[in-house]
Amino acid sequence: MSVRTRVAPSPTGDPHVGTAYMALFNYAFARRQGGRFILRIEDTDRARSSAPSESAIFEALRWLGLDWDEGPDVGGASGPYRQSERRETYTQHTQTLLENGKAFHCFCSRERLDAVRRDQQRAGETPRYDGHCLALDPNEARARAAAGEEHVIRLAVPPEGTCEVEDGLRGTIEIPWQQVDMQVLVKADGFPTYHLAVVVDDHLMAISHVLRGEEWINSSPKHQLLYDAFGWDMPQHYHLPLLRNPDRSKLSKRKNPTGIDYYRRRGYLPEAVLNYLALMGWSMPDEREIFSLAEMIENFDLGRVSVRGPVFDPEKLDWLSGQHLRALKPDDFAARFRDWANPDRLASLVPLVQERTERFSDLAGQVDYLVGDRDPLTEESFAATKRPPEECRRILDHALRALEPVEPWERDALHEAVASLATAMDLKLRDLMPPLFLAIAGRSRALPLFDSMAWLGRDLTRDRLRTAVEALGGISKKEAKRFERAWRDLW
RNA sequence: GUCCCCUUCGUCUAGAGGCCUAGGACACUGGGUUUUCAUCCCAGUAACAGGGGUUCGACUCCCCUAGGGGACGCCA
Repeated sequence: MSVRTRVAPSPTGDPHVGTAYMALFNYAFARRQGGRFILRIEDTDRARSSAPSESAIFEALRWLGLDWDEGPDVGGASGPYRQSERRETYTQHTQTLLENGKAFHCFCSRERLDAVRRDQQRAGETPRYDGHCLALDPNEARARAAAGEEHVIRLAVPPEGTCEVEDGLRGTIEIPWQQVDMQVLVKADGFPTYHLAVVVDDHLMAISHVLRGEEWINSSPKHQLLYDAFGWDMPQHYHLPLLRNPDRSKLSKRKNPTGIDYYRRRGYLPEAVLNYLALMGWSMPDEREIFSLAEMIENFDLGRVSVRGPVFDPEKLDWLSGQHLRALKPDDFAARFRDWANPDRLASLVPLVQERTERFSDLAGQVDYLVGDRDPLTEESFAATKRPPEECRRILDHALRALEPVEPWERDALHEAVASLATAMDLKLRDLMPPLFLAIAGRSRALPLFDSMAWLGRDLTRDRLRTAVEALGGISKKEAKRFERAWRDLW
């Protein structure tokens, strides 16, 4: 059987390093085995999926050099590779499940489901569907659904016993069926959920090995149930560890820059990022730590994958980046730098700097904090704002929250978000600005704030605000609670 | 709360019962090379979560405890 692996990101938000991590391992395994690597877009959440996000994923993975053999943009024999274009297929398979009694119609209201969940939680049970609609007569249910009554389709789960799922890294995992929910397979809008789509697609696309995040272990019984219901062999599954924040929680943008683009913009070489990601949970047989993607492929072996959740350590990434950068031939270094500096992106700054310029030599000093890192901050840096550290922390904390939902990430939208924050905090916009200028530019005089934030992008902006908060002493647990409450009281 | 996963230096890891006086890397400290800085080189500090087994012998196998994480959505 030929090896086929896939990475299946959901096009929501900015491309995540976790996606790159999964893609890398799937890619390396497929390449090592002489197999094929497939990119599938899991866009069944129609409210959250977006085309720009999908393009950003293509772009980010291409930048890293993880090219796919089959995918939405390159085609392939098992397409389409966008789940939103495969509804026909899911509908057919859902029919099969309904006919075999492996799935059933459910007409329960969300209110009822909420109530059930609450009761179960109070009783100390695992919240799960109580099987209410399982008792319905299938023909009658089918008629109601056909008549247009709003419904979902759920997976029928054995009432008792234990499910044994195989994990290539951990061996057999036993999970009681009572822990497994009668998962919704088809939503009220007719779109499948992840669980249905992933099984149908992995099978139809002849995926032989699934390397995915550890967060999916508890869903495996559902998937196994579906494979059985269809009479299909299950691909071998390997649950890779989750990347972690320094406090060991799952890597999150609140505590760490998680966007692939963030690392690109900061000037890391893609080969350094891949090298670093490879070190998270995998090691070379000879323990060498600096290597290329080609060298990784040559030596890749699932037996050398470890299962401990690794903490993402920017310092080691920096060191590795330096190693790769310094190993470049001078000509290549120059070429790669030109590539990174990206004249088009720089050109967008011209309108901002031109009117503030008397000599070209002024330029570097104006855009330094945008093109490069801003100067490091200390608590003393904020003395100029004439506001105590706590007040600065609160402003930055609230700015972080206010900026979070801004979409698209553009000057006017950013301005508006901060202006409404000022109003809500009963401050003048100009009173709010000084700490923000310091956080973003590292000094109090700089190019216009919202243009700066727009140019930097979401991740870089968030990171600067966050590191500024740290420079101000950081937010204690107690303070976090206070800010949380203050924030809620604003609106 | 319930279930599942995990547990070697601060961090990433090597270690498949004796090769372990537990190795490497980042970070840190000290020293050297260098007109400065960085690089580079050398040295040092630093770990098998705890308790029971199994065994002639456990970092390695089993059990328990503790700690950490994840899942429990008409999100993926």
